[in-house]
Amino acid sequence: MTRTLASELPLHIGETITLKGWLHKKRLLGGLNFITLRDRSGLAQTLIVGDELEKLRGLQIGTVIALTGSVVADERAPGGAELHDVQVEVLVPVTDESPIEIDKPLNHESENLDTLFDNRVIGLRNLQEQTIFKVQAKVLETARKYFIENGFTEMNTPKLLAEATEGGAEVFKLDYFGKEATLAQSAQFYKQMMVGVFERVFETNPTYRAEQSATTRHMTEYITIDAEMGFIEFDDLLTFTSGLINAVIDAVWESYGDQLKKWNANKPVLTADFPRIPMAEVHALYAKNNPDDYSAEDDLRPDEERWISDYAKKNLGSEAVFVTEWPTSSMKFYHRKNAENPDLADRSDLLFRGIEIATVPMRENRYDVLVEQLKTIAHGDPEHPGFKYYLQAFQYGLPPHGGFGLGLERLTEKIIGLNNVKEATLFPRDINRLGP
RNA sequence: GUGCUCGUAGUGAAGGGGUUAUCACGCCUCCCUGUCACGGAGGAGAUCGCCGGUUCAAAUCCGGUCGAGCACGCCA
Repeated sequence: MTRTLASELPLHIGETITLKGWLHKKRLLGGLNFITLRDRSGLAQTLIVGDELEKLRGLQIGTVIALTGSVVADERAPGGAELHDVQVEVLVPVTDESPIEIDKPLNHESENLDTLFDNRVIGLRNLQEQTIFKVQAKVLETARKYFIENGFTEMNTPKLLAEATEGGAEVFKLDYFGKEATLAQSAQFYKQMMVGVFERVFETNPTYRAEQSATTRHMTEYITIDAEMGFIEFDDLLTFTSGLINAVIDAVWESYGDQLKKWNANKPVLTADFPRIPMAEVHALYAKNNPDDYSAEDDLRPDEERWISDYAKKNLGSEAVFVTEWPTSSMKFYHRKNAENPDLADRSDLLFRGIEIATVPMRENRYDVLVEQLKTIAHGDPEHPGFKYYLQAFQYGLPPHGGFGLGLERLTEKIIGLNNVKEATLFPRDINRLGP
């Protein structure tokens, strides 16, 4: 007999069908016994009596079963339909007790995340937990659609590199047949090079950072939605990025609005084009309303990021905000200085619900200027193999371009309202965790 | 990396010098025909992270060690 999915029960009233899935919950009332089956579509309630129930004696949650019976409409059943006169077939018996309970809300207190991650494969069988990664998949699906509709080509760039050249973050080093290789800390150089080929490119791949960061927002491996587009200027780039986030949020709430309610997640309030606040103004606003003043710093403090996000939500009607006009003192060699004010770079950070989810800068596309910045800012050698092929793209024609790297897990975390980026990661990697 | 906090049945917690180490969920047995965090009765399950010290006596106090969490630092 062909298989019917749990969610399809109401479509088969009066028919005899077979469900296949996992034993999710037993509720034994004596003469009346409810067995809940879980499959990829959700849960189905079934009524089992007598010898058929005995087949499940001693078997634990997770047992793989096939249940054949007749579908009966009953408004007392979740979803309005349930399976009666059920015959049980045990496909894979499970006798070991589950290390954590999966039919109740899981404990997401920060002290208990370790248990959650150690038992990830079991815990994710909880439907509410699955929502996190259903949402994440929808974010990727929507972003991909948005890119393709806007003329982007999807690409995949290497994560095994000869050596670190970009500077900044610490990189992982590994043995590569006797030579030293590194893991890519970003797709930065490759996506810029590919602007010269496809004009608009994106990828959604892992990136690696060997930083000793023990925070709620850092991991050693994470996914970036990386995009780069040619023939664009700064304002249009920020508008494009605003459109992407809006499209993602709309799609997620359309598909998973009901499930997100169980997480007490509210749909973010966003403007079509996110507000932009210069960094100096962020520092000034923060200093005016808080005891501390960080105006002398060329970056934002985590507390400033939280505060200005809150400010933008209350005063500017948007839970996403761009912080613009970054001082050149902290710029990368491939960033572009502002044409009118050489002390500022054409760069912004996108803050969403208190955290930086993306860096959105323009790149320096003039070959001569780039080579000069490489020498003075990064102290790099243009003839070095790590820069040579990168510079080649500019030498043979690269238009003005800009793009962004957007942290997929951070975005997912803030959509759902989690408190730690690792909760939005299937199998998180940090300075202490390499498994499962 | 620095600082602070925390490690007690499978899970989550209480207990802070002498207890048979407490509770909830889960698990096992029994009762229960509309449960949906079902309900009721009973039961099993813990060398209190590890090593050492203090003490007549340590889960409890002290030192070390390992592990975890948070904040900060670092961070396209």
